[in-house]
Amino acid sequence: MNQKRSQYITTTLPYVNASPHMGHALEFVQADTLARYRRLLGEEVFLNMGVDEHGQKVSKKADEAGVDRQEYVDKYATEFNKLKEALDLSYDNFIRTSSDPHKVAAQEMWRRCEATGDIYKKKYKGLYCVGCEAFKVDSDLIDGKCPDHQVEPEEIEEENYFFKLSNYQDYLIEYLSKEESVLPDWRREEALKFVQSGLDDLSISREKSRMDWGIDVPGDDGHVMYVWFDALTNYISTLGWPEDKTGQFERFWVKGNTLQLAGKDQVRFQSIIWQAMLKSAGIKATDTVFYHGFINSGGHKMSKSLGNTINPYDLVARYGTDATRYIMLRHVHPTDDSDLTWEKMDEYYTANLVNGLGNLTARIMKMAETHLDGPIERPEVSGFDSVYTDALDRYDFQRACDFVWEKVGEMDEKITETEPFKLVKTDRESAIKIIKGLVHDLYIVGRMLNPLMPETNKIIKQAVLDNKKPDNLFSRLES
RNA sequence: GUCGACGUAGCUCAGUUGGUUAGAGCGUAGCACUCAUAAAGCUAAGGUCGGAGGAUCGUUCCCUCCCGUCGACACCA
Repeated sequence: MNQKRSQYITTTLPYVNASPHMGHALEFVQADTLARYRRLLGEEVFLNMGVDEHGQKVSKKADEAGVDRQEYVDKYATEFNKLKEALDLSYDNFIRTSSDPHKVAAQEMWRRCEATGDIYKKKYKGLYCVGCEAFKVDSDLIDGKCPDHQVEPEEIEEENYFFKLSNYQDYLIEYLSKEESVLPDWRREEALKFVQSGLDDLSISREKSRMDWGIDVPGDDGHVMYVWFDALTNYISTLGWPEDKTGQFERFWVKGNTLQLAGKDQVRFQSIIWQAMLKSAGIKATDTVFYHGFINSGGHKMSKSLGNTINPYDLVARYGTDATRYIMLRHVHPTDDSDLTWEKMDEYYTANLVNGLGNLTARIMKMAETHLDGPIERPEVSGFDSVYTDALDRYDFQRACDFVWEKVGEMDEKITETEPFKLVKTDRESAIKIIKGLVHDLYIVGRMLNPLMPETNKIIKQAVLDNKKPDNLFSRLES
């Protein structure tokens, strides 16, 4: 029996205390592209996205706004879910940490680690800022004061549960020594160095008297889980773990290849804490965590005070869904920080999409519609150029796009060189042959766009099959 | 502070296991064409490869120092 390879892909759950930003959009588009690519290769794929909804910041904001916490997170979940349409995301499940099945899973995760002997209770002394209603660490403070409230936090003591992260130093060194465990490689080396320098145990609960918007600690209704057990467990709860009625956990997590995408600030959480939790619970480690960079604008971090924020919905409104995906994939570095401004994005859009791909499609299909008797035979193609697949296998979205646009350039050159629109008047047969070749090549280009720009992929392939020039793929920007 | 990475055309970047004229895309200028979304094609201008020293027959690519930018150094989702 020929078993299909199973590929699990997940993004990191955004915390719902703010609207979706470019970093989320980048991660979602990367994940979706990889999922579509794997499906295209005939693999069975599960793509997970969702939202992290518990914790201090959310409960505080909801309380301040005077709304019910669940209502508050419902609103944000809806907003994040809207990205599905805006960015044409093909996820298989949208997991919410406030959902009942997820809560059950988080509690089971806790019980498993407890059974292993990795969870214990200990008095925790911490600096507590009353204004923030939160514990602070030294690095949060400026001159010993809370920067937000200008007061010195008081030292208070509460009992917390702890996770024996320190038990997993050797294991994590072994895990992080595997080449594919963390990408890019230099982040893996940083993580390795960090683990080698020693690990402290981790506070994993909060007393309900201070914070109760979370999942109950099993067997102790005085505490809720802190973010680790709550949020990280989503990666498997989304697959139906622990009951696994559908067998998806077994198929995708246990037997499949697992890939997580995350921002560069997530290394400690995804590649260290989460991996130790999995080990403690007796569950397979994540095969690969891929970390992307951040997007800046005009040389600065995006911030409201600088007025340089760009949000994903604005991009979609100006350029459309596929063009937004294109910008994310080709003009944002897969792993390093990148800089985007409206000026640059307008340039990318006009040069490569309007004048490039869009115009090429128009000129070829116009000739085909005018001069061919009917559609060309559906191209018999199997497989992809290795430059393209190698690039996507390496998560090098830029290189994959470069390859497609090299083809676009070659076709434009070929039209100028062979002039089929002129040749058709003197040597119709040769001209038709050239046009058919161009239409065929256009189909190949369209096919490669499948994971990158799914809608454009469909339009181009359909135009070829109908032998009909489609409406302009990308409309010119009003200037 | 410690450790690490990076600094190449106006912009974004690629590259060289050291060897005659350093590459791409975009942008700019000129030429020319008309199938196409006043698009595409051709040509050109533009770089002391961050700075200074060193090793070498010779380096943008090796070594040292300096300047600049960035990242890691745990409870930031």
